[in-house]
Amino acid sequence: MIDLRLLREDTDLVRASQASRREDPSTVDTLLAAADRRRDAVGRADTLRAEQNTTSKRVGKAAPEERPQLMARAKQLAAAVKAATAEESAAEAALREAHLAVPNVIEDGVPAGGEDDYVVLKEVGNRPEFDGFAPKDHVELGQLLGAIDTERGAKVSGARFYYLTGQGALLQLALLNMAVVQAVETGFTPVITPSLVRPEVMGGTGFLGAHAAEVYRLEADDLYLVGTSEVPLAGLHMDEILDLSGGPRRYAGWSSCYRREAGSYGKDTRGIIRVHQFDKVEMFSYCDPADARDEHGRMLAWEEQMLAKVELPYRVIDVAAGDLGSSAARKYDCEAWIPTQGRYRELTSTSNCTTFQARRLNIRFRDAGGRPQTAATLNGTLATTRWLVAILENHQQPDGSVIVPTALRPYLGGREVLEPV
RNA sequence: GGAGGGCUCGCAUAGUGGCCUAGUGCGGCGGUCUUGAAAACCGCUAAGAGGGGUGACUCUCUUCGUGGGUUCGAAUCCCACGCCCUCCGCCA
Repeated sequence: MIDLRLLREDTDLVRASQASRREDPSTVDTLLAAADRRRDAVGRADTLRAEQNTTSKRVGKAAPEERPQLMARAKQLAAAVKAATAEESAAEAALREAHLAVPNVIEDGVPAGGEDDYVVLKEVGNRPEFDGFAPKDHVELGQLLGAIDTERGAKVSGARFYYLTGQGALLQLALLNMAVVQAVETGFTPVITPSLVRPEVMGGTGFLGAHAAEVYRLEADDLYLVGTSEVPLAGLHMDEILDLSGGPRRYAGWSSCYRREAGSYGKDTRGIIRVHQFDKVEMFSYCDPADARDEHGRMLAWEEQMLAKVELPYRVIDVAAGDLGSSAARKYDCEAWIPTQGRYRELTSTSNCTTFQARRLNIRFRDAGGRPQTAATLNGTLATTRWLVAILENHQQPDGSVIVPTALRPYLGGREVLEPV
C-alpha cells in the first residue's frame, strides 16, 4: 500500500508512476476520493461518539427525575452513531480496496514501459569461446554428469520437476552453502524458513494480487506454498516495531520455492530453467526508508560478488516500470549468459519495496525522535538452482566435463572438475 | 481424530454492566542521593485514526484475539469465528 500522505501531497507523482507502469492512472483518483470520503466519515462519527459518551456517562449519575430525558437523548445519539459507524466502515472498506489497487510508486529514474523496455546498466565478464566444438546444453551435460534427471522428475511429479543427483546435488549444496557463508560474513543472519504461510502473510507481501495464479494453495489447510523465502522473511517481523538504530536488519533465507508457472506453457519446457520447485538463498533487509536506496545498491553489489565467484559473464538490467510487480519501486536483475540459448537469463533479482510491503504487514521502526514509522523492505537473490544451468554451460569442456569455479571448490571437497559418469 | 485450557497497554497479572480516564508487579527511561555505581525513593512508560498550532505540544475518537449482537452505557453479558497451548490417540 502506498503512503496516503504522499498521495495527497504529490498526486501527480503517483499518476506519473502509473503512466510509467502503463497502468490506469484513474485508480489514483479513485484512491484519493476514497481517502477523502473516509476522512470525512471518521470526523463525523468521532464527533457523534464523543457526544454519546458524555451523555451516557451522565445517565448513571443523573437524578431519577432527569433520567428519562437523558435516556431519550442518548437513544437518539446511539442511533446516529450506529449510522455514522456504518458509513465509516463502508468508507474504510472502499479505501482499502482502492488502496490495494495502486502499486508502489516507482523510484525516479526507473525506465518507463514494459518487459522489453529495460535498460542495460553494464555487462561484466567475457562470454566463453568454444574452440572446435559445439557447446552442449545443461540438460545434456546434466545427463552426462549424472547430475540432472528431468525424465524421472516428470515420471514422478510431472513436467517441470527434476531430480538433482550425485554431482548435481553436491553442486547445488556447494553453491547455496557458498551463498550462506558470504551472507554470514557480510552480517546477515542465516534463516531456514517455513515453506507454508498463512493467507495474510502471502497477501501482505503482495503475491495475491495480479500474480495470484502463480501461487500454490493448499485448500484443505488454507495455507500457501511460498514462491521465495522473501515471504516468510517479510512475515517474520509483521506487527512489530523494530529497533533499526544500529542499521538495517538483514536475513539470509534458505528455502525451497514453489511456483505454478501458470500461463508459461511452452516456455522453457526443456531443462531446469523454469521449474515448479527450486532452492534459493535470498537476502532480505529491513531498514529506514531514508537508507533504502543505498541498501538496494549494496544488495546488487553482493549479488555481483556471488556471480564473480562462479565466474559467469553477466549483465545488469534496470527493470522497466511495467515489469516491476506491485511491491517494487525499483528492481535490478543480473542476467547470466547462457551459451546454448545465445542470450542472457535472469539469475538474480533485487527489489526495493520501500514502505509498500511493510505498510501492509504493519512493520515499523522507531525514528530518531522515538516515533513509530513504517520501515522499508528489500530483497535480493544470492543463489538459486537455475545458476547450475549457467555454471554447467559456461564452464563445460569438449568431453562434457565441467570446470568448477575456483571459489566453489572448497565447498565441493576440493573438486576441480566434474567428470561424466 | 478426540478432550480441555487460554487470548487484557514490552513481559507477568488484576479486573463478572457506570468508581476502567484499564489497576498492580517486572522490565525500560528520566530524576534525587553518591567520588562513581548499587540500593532506596520520586516521576514517566502502548498503538492507530482525525483535528488544531511554525514548533516543543495539544484536543477528540478507537483498540482488552476478530466480527456480530444485547444495552443509554460492555474488558465484563450473548452468538459466531480465529489463533495459541496442554493432554489422549494415530503417524513420522
